[in-house]
Amino acid sequence: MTSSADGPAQRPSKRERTLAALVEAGLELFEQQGYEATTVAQIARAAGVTEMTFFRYFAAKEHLLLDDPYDPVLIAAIGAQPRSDPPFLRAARGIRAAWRALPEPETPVIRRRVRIAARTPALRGATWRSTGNTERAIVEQLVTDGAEPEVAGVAAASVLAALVAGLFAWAEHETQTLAEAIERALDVIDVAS
Amino acid sequence: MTSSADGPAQRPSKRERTLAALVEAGLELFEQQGYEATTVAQIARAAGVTEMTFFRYFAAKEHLLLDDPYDPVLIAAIGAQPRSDPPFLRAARGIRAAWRALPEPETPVIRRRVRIAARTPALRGATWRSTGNTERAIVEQLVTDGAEPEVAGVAAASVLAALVAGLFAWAEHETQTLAEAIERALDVIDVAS
DNA sequence: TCCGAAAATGTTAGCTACTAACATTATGGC
DNA sequence: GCCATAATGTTAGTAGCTAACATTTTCGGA
Repeated sequence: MTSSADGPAQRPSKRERTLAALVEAGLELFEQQGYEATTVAQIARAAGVTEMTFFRYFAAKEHLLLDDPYDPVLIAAIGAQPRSDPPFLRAARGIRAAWRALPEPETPVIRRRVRIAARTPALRGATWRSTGNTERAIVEQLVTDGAEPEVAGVAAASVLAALVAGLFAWAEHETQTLAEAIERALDVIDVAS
Repeated sequence: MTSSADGPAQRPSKRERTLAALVEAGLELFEQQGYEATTVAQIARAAGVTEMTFFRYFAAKEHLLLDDPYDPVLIAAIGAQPRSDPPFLRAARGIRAAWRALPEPETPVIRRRVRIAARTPALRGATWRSTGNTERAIVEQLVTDGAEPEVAGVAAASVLAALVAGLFAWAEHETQTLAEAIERALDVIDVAS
């Protein structure tokens, strides 16, 4: 019965199905009752699975909302900025350039996630912490290009904070595209343009 | 025996003594074994008190390290900036002005706390979240002065991130004063000076 | 000096996030 | 259909944190 002409694409594996079920159940419940009021056990049950399984897919409750696959593109773009600019401007303009070159992602799910994060105080902090890898990568790139470590640290933290703030603002404005929101956020801090 | 000429200053109340014991025990243990490896029960026991009592003094474990009494001075200084400048510069320069006017605080304890926070990944996020009140206040001030809310949000987040990054850098450099570190951090982002 | 209200602390019990060790079931290639 | 292995379940436990109630300590006034 698993003949070749059955379906066009491969049926998703069990792992993929469970993952999708957990994400969907989590977003639903977070939106309905709020992040803190929602229990991992509830999410698991709604996805037809046990609490233990949830933690096999996400190391922590908040990980259901946070992941960012953009790091490599960002740091490449920052490295491409002219070294005559100060580190802060290189970081800001590198991120801007990277985002211009990216296609608009499937925003609906992303917007749901960012909106929940933006509205949950505990998660705003978690969001910033989750940018830790990106921050380290940016610092490394800036230092490689000759910046002092402390200066690079300040520049990276500051630019990333602006980016996150722009994301939060975008999540609440249905009319804006992600690219527009990022541009606006970077305009705010890139005052010497 | 409780005659008036006993001691020069009032003996600290029991509440003050317990608080001091908890803070000292917490810093000691965090420095020795790290933040995550230290248990609230351990801190309480070292301070001669119960776990429950700890939570009567601090709403959460991380609160032993985080508190910032500087908000009012900051927002007043931001409000005093010329409105002809864009919001981002008003925020950055307001903070700079405020810090110039402040006396150097008793740095030893502060430095210990910041250093622990800077070295514990989980606490870097918590530090940023703990700036939430300050951020709201700055946004409010900027909006009052005519900035759009989204612009104000980006400016506040970005400037505060720079400030925190400067604090973290300062905690690791014994030779620097707090004021110098703040100045340096703000120099990084205030590129149009 | 004694006393009583209020502050400070203790006790117990419980919830939720998260981890570890081990047992069980389902999947999918051969 | 068989079997290695992936996926999931079970059980038990730790740590942060909360709530309800009991007990002790402090401290100002009669």
